[in-house]
Amino acid sequence: MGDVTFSPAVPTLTYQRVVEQIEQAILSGSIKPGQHLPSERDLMVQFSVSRPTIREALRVLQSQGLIASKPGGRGGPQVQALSPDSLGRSFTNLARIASLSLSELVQFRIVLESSACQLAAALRTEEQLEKMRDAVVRMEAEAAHGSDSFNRADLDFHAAVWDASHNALLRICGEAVADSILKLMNDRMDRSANSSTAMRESVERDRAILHAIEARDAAAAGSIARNAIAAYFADYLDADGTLGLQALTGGMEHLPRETG
Amino acid sequence: MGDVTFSPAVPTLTYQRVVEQIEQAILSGSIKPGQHLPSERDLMVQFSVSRPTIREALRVLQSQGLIASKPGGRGGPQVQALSPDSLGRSFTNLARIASLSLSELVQFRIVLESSACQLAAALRTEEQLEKMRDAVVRMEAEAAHGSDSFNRADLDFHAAVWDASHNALLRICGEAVADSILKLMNDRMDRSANSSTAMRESVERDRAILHAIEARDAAAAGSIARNAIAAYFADYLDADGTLGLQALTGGMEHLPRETG
DNA sequence: TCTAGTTACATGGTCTGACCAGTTGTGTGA
DNA sequence: TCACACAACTGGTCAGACCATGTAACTAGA
Repeated sequence: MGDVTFSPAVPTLTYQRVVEQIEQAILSGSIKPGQHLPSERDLMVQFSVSRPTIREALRVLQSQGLIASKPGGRGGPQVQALSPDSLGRSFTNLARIASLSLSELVQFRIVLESSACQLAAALRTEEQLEKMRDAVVRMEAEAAHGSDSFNRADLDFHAAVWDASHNALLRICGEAVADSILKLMNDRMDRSANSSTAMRESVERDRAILHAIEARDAAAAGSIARNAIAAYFADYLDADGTLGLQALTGGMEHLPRETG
Repeated sequence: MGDVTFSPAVPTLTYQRVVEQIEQAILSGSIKPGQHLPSERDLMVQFSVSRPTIREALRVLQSQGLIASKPGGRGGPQVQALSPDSLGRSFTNLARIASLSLSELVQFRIVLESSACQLAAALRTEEQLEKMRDAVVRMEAEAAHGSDSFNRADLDFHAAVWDASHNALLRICGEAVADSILKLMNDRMDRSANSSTAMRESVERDRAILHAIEARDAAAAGSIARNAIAAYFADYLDADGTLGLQALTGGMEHLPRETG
């Protein structure tokens, strides 16, 4: 017998073919972010299908974050710039539907964020370092004022660290999972208010990470971030989480070994 | 002035409201995977909207992997069991549209997979260990035969490791990014054939990881996995990738320091 | 009685045509 | 020159219809 294999002859849905063609055009770079696709009425003649079919295809692409539509004169479907939104939604959906434990999410975040700190220690530029310093200073200054501007400074610091890791994927996933954790905690209604002591601890933690990154001490940066997140979310880590935490450390330093 | 704040009165799209309600019902667990939603014609009276609107909403949910529709008598929209497909698609889309370098993907995979090995070393059960042993034995046996069954055994080994890490999110993301890397390599047409030497190296690597996990030596397991992946994809790692690799190691062992 | 074939119905997939509500560009008025 | 109104788009929604398909019930034959 020959080597030919047949692929299943699945009846291919019309709207799906439209999705594939447009997807291909976007992903291959034929149409760049910001550019407009033809209007629905134009697409419907180009594809020789009806408008509902076109619209269903556009909805799919839209839910994947590839395009967005605006009405009006110069409106129409527009290719979107990259946005990690759909990845974030996927994470959150996964977390909820797969009943991922909050512990798993926190553990995952520990892995990502400590890795980012390690990478940042090795790859940071002076400019990125400056941004971190600036953010830490602002955190100290704002700690007395509202939690709003304080949080913004905190986020800026983290953004600078992600930036310095020189790995966009790490950053996107890290932010998505952090977002997901926040959402799930909100669902549980146990939003921890930003007490002034919590703010002080945050500043301390970030400053320690900053110093480690400044000193290019990857091991320390990773370890500090790991322990800081673990401590912050200690209430949400289950037995596997705390146990696994010890495994994730290089194997040496200041790790509370509360699990007997 | 009071503390009241107003949220922007964005015109809320009809189909979006339908999506939200159904999404809520699924994510909250009111409708469990496998159960059927009402038919499109039923939904259209329940929501008091037209059928195209219902269909657009269902398309969105479908593209998120939450539901699937089948025609026929007992067909209709059915809530899907969890599948990491949409996450995988998001990864691949992200990688292509954000022009993530293959280097970043590989680095990300190194982070995830080595962490999984570390966790597995700490949390593995005897049963999971047995699966790994079995997979390694099968890899040795199949190495002479086709690459097909060999690859399957290899995948089984990895699956066992992910399993032993006791973190489903880690597993899902790891597999998604591995998949993404394969797709992108295919795009570049440089699919590396499974030479017999490559197979032997894979067996060696997996056996080394297995032994480390057996010995509950988390540091070694992580380090071996890290270096193995780095070596395998060495051609795809750029300067940042190789440099960052050193930072990711605990800081001690057998790491080729080729970057001056 | 049991099985095989047929029929009927409900389902999703698609199409046609229409109307509404915004946005934008343009032209006309002051 | 500027402000306003109008016309021409856009997407969003609706109504009703037809088709192909898959399930289930029913019926005719064994």
